[in-house]
Amino acid sequence: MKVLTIGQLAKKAQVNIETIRYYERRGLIPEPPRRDSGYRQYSAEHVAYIQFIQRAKTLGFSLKEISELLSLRVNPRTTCGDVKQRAEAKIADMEEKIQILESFKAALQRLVTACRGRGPTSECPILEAMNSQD
Amino acid sequence: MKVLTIGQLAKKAQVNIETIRYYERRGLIPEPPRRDSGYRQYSAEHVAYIQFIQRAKTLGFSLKEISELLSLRVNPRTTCGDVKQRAEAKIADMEEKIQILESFKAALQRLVTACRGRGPTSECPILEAMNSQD
DNA sequence: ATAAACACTGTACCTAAGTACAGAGTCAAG
DNA sequence: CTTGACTCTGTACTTAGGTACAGTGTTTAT
Repeated sequence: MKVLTIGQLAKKAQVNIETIRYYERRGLIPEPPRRDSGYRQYSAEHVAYIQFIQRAKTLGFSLKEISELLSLRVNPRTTCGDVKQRAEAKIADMEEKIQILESFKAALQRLVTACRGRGPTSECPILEAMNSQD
Repeated sequence: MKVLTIGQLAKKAQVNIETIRYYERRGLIPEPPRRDSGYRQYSAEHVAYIQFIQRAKTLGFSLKEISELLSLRVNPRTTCGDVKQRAEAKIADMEEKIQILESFKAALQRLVTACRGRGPTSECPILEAMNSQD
């Protein structure tokens, strides 16, 4: 398995080198092994970590929440029931976000449709479209 | 239509008073009328604005993006085609977010299912679950 | 075997999005 | 008609999430 320097990882995952070291400090990604010189040695797994973090960020999760997501696992220190409960809470969070996104999307679609219409639309069609739904 | 003071609006929309003034300064919400004393007079519409902003924030939209969403409308200054194009771009954004959320959710669901399993799960089941999908 | 390109640590700086006063004026309940 | 709770503006502070050096050591391509 090929190893990557921090610079190569940064390029692959499209982030700043400093961001990687920052995530490491925050405990978001596992500390990679080092060579004798102290240089970090990353693997493909780390690319996946960084990409996961970036995606989760675009969805509005904070680094703290992302860290919780990443640490969800069944191991000798956590009971299965506990993990299950936390995971289900996260699933519920995500479902709520999906719901809101769907309603925003529907509002925008109504706006696009209304576009074929004549004159100017109201003060704030998005808000109006939102209200006409929930 | 009942008017609200800034304090009442803050309570209804569950935000800090300063946040409301901040949004006004940023041009995210329309400037409300004032009484002679200078006190702001809000209406129900403003509650909707604030709530929209809060929801959009939880979905990872920046205030700049939210401002773009709020200003999407057909009026004498914008051509219909322009609005349509911008709205469709936003719809695509939202669809992408929904996709990612669905994949995260599926990963968590696989974790919950695996929970009925025996021993400890792997280093990072979420990542693994993500990879086993895309 | 040496220069250019990297990496290391530590500390300082930056941006977005608030949040908190200070000092002064306003409202409303008793 | 006053007093406690609000509100106003303006400016300063805070927190999260990076980003940028400075000074020093390491690789690697020639």
